[in-house]
Amino acid sequence: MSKATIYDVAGAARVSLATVSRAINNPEKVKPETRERVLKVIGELGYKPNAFARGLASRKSTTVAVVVPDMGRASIAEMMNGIADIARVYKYSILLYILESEEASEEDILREIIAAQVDGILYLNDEINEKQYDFLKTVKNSYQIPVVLTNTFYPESDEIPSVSIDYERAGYEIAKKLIEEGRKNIYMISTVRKYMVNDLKEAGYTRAMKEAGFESRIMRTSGRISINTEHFNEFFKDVEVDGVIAVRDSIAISFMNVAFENDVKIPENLGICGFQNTKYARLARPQLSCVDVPIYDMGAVGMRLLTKLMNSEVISEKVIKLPHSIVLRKTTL
Amino acid sequence: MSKATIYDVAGAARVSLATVSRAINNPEKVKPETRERVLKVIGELGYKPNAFARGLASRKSTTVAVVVPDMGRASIAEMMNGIADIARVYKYSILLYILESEEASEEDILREIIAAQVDGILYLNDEINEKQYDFLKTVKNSYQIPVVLTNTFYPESDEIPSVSIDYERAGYEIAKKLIEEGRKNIYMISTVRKYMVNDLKEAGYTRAMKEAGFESRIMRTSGRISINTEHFNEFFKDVEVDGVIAVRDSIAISFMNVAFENDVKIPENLGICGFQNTKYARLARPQLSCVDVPIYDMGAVGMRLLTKLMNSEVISEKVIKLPHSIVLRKTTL
DNA sequence: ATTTATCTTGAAAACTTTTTCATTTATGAT
DNA sequence: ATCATAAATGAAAAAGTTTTCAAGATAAAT
Repeated sequence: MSKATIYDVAGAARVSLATVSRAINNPEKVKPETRERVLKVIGELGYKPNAFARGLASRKSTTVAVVVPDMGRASIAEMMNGIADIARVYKYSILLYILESEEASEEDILREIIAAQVDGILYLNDEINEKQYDFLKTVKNSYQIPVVLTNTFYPESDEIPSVSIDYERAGYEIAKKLIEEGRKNIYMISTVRKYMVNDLKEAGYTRAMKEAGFESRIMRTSGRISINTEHFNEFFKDVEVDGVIAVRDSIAISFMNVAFENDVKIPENLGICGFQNTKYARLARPQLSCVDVPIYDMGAVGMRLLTKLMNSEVISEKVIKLPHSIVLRKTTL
Repeated sequence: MSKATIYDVAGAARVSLATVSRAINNPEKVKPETRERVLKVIGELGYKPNAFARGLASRKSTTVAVVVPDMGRASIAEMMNGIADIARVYKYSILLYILESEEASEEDILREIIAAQVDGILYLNDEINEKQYDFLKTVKNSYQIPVVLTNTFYPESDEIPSVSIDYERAGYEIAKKLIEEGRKNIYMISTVRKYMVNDLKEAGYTRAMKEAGFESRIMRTSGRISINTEHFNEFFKDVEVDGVIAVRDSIAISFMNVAFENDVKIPENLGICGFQNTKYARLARPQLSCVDVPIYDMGAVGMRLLTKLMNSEVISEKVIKLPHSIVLRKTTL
């Protein structure tokens, strides 16, 4: 059961290498009768073309690089599922690159990706800065490797296609919902670290508040639960608040837990909303209202877009916004 | 800035291809002076060896396949971080395969992996059956590709090395803890679907219960939150219970939520424990006691073990058990 | 100074495909 | 039947490395 090569297949099927190759890759170019014979031998021998030889000869890898900041984030992991499913139907393999490690610079990693001869790059990162964006552009232009951004986009530029949702509008809508419940002192809890998508959520929230004639107040917190708890506790001492929109579900829940410690009634006296609709949201008590972000779909659509690009198909939209929705549960009226 | 080949480097450095190759892969075999010159040119040209040509010629890929059932599970995603970090230090790339899709059988996927010429396979799956195990053995033996199992192991066999924790003992210890609190009617909530690791947790729990002279009772539930809720509600009507150990944190929290609906006091009248110590555990109110499983480390150690195997190093232990601990929070006394 | 051993290097083969180009075979039109 | 065209096939080149083998250069030993 050692590895059979194309020579073995050609020999057994009494045809040339070229014909075997064609039977696999351009079936229509070989006589049905011959093709069948070849395919039969392939089956018997359990032959699978050597991916390296194939890649070398064809200068295509049928491999895409997926680069992510940190697998630990629930949203990223779930996106991977969507990506993998679509990759499979289009027969692409996934080479995974996790940034974050101190061992290598992002630039090093991109070099590595280029050396790997991938056909395309899927970049999942909600935080993207100018340097990164420029580098991605270089990759795209100098090496002619298609790149697509998923769950983020770079403002004022559609040079690199992206798929995400309209976070600004989502922020607006969820704030609007809280306002319509008659709440006036609504805060947004965002992160200290700058994320593109969080900026958008903030912008939407701010727009809704302004429209209603309220002041917009943004509180910035770290992601760490322990620190948050302390932070939120002080907040309750100082501040009048009847609505909170957190930039992530987990932050919303952290906040809610502190609210309970401070004996505030949810949703009567405090409405809370999150972002993403992760499993956390349904596991919370009471269950969290939030904007639902189609994470799996985002991965799938991103990957699909990439396959089109790799196939040089013309694409109509370079920045795709997937529809989101607001799911109302028990932390709002 | 198009791709430079080894020819370009050889030309510019006025040496042969062989010398360039050696300068990269066997630096000690080339005169320091020459090596330096070659490396300098490599730097200038931004040369990176073509991974395909390299793989084809050397019959090594410096790539490992990691196969996972579903990225959505928090434990798996976190393991990936550990794997990626170690892979990077040993310069391996990660080819990711997600099972689960209906598109392809597991066997197809393994064939695909073989065609990809990976140097090793990391199999992350808490559920492994005989067929899968046999297939993995075939891969290992017929193709001489090292395989390591992570977060699972196959009983009574060390043919395929594995790293996990001693789930039996963990189950025993956590049950013991509840027993020592004076609880008598302790249930384990496990899954309907059979997972190897859950069997072990059950075994440990059962041992502790027997030792204390109590009856062990195992309740099986699906993973789905909505179904669980209903299921748990009925449970409360029928049954006397003062302790619960769930096989996953998320299940523990689901259960706790239903307990609150039924006005039971936690931890006074009901102690609850989970498994894994995911982010969920700290986000729960009250925070969940559970056994802490070193997920990241498991990935890292698994990958490290695989690198040793790929390098034909002798390894002392074929089944590695990482230490776990019990973290006591607010759902126990 | 000569021989032997050790370093250092280069030429060429090998790795396994895909693809181009030429040739043969079959098909259709006259 | 004959010619033109299309379809099917094979031979050989090409892809970019690593590796083997042999040769040349240097160092060590006599």
